[in-house]
Amino acid sequence: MQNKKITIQDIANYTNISVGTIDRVIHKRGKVSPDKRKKIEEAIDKLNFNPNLLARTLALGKDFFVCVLIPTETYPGQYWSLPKRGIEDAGAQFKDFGIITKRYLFNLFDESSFIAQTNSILDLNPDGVILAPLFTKESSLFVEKLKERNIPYVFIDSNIPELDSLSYIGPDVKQSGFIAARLLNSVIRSDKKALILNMFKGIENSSALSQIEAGFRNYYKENGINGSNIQVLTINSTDKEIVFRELTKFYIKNKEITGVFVTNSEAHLVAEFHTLHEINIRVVGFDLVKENIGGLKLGGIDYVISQSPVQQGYRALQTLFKLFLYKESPVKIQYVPLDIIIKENVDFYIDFYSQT
Amino acid sequence: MQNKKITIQDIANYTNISVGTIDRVIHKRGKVSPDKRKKIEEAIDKLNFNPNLLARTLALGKDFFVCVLIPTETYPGQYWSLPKRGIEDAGAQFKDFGIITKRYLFNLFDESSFIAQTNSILDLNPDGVILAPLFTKESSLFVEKLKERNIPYVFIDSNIPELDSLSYIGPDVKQSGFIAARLLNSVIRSDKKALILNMFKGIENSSALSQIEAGFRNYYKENGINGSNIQVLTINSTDKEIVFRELTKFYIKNKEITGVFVTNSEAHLVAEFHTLHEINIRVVGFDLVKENIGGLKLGGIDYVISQSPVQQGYRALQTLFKLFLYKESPVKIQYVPLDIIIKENVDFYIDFYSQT
DNA sequence: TTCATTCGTGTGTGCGAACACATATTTTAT
DNA sequence: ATAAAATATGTGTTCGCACACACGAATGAA
Repeated sequence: MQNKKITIQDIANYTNISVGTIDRVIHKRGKVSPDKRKKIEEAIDKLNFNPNLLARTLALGKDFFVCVLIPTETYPGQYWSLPKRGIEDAGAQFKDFGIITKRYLFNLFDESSFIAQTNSILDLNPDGVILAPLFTKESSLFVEKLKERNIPYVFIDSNIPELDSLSYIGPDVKQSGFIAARLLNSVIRSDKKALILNMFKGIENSSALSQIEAGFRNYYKENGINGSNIQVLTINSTDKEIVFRELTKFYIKNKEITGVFVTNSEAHLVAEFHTLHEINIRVVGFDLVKENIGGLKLGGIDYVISQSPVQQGYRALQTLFKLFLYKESPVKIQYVPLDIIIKENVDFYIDFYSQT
Repeated sequence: MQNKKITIQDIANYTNISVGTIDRVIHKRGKVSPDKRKKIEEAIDKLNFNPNLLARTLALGKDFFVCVLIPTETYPGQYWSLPKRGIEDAGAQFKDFGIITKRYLFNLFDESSFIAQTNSILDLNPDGVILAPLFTKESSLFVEKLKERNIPYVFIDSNIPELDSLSYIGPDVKQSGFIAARLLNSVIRSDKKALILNMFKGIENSSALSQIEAGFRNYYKENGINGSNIQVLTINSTDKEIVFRELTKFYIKNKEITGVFVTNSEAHLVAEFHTLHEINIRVVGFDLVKENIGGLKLGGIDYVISQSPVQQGYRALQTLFKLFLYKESPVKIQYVPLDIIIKENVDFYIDFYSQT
């Protein structure tokens, strides 16, 4: 493995060219004669020189401000505490390198809070932004201004391809629907009825939902299962009482449902409903939130699909870090693993990522 | 947010004492008069001074040698390339901090190669060791010497609790068997016969195998399934021809098998056998090696359980890094996630961890 | 009292890279 | 041909810290 560390001085000695000139080719700063440039580039390549990040950071003395725009967690153990943790982990690791992060939280059900925060961010004029572009129109406006100022931004959790972020780090939502269908069909007979249950209040970006549903249906198509076995119910709330009422209503009319796919992180609500009424319907849901962990353990939820939330946050900040300090451009799309969580492996996911 | 970073010089200005003396109290080096010491300590406290880790590392110029003792990749397939990658990733990230890693590869089927490498490592007298303690007795001897010299060592992949490593980073093997049973029973009827298939040549640590089997049986017990549905076959080779022959022999005598759990990373062999002979038997196996990925995609393997191999390597080196530079002691056991891999999510695992 | 220790303290150099500035070399204009 | 402009390259300082070294003052032994 790599033993000696090569420094600029080593390159200078090797090529008989001063460190200043070498610095110029590294940073593409100033003019350098073609032959020297070539010689230097070859030497860098041959000796496998990589600038010492510590020295670079120290000499630069520059701070990089990164603003993080994500939803508030209405209560702890909520979904968004996980990407947040990933960002914090990365932040701790990179803080000596001058990376300073600042969180801007918005209300998931209130675009105006989102807009307000984007304005605060623009006031600070940071070096980079991490955001969950959950409001399409507002995100578009925001991003436009970032672009004007040449501020790089990465999307997490959900993507808007047209907005051309530096990178998207999050799930392949369509595939997540596909997997949900596969998992659900492994616990119900595929000639039985399945329910896709959407719950939301306010105006979340519904394109994700339709993508998920498309993926789900796709599984049926590809496996020659009758798509009319799929029913869809949309409840305009996540309030327990309302959800229970709507579910009751629905189940009375549709007694033949044997499995439910809950398209948000509230699968535990459905599980609770089933348990309460001693209904034997299988459940597949999303996200490793506290209540779903409970649901898995109690058996009311069969599968949870988790989209590597902690890594999303970590990777997002890491992506900016690499851009700032190495000028390394990331790939445009970084799909995260879609973890299949069951009662038997859930603890490992919790524990492993909570030890920093 | 923290505004200004306080430096030693700031303390010097504030107290009207030279940086040399301040350095002395920070490092408890040399003599300092009580009144100055007090003044300095107060200033450090008041201004909340924290030494800049980058500058410190740079100035110290100290290297930390870490030896990595893992099997060569010749067999089983590519598995060990994954932990290796994790270590390399971490190595790249920490190299500027003076972490220097060196690999020592041993032959999985030859203890003497293991012993030889442990001797080389002892010759180098490193600051830390990462090892896969696959040979119990030899590892014990090695570790004893490390202990004498106060060299910290972390285990990956497989644990020997008695040997009291700094930390173990790897799977909960028993639980992995349990999960395998659950997954297999989700694709076969649990009143049907299942086969646990062990394959190995040479002297791998068989305690892992028996743990896995115990976990598998445990699932049956806990779920009230008749344990006599489980059969066990052990083949003393991973050679395709021999495996095929033994499988043929076994299947002829045991026609009622509907599912196989392969306890090493050679599930693809079994899948291939089934395909070749057009046998409809479901397969669950371990490890995301190339051939198993193929097996998943072709459908011959239903589930693969992957034990976060890349993270194992990464976390192992990270653990030593934190010990060296922050004097931070890790938790004794760091179980990694047991990922459930299916055809539909396999690509995400491959891609996400190959982009460094 | 004198010289040698010991103690207490300040100064200077180096770690590797970035950047400003100074200097050398070539090109262009007159 | 020569000055001016443009280009190419080298030098020196800085970042924050660790550590070696220098040097004066206090202490002790003779």
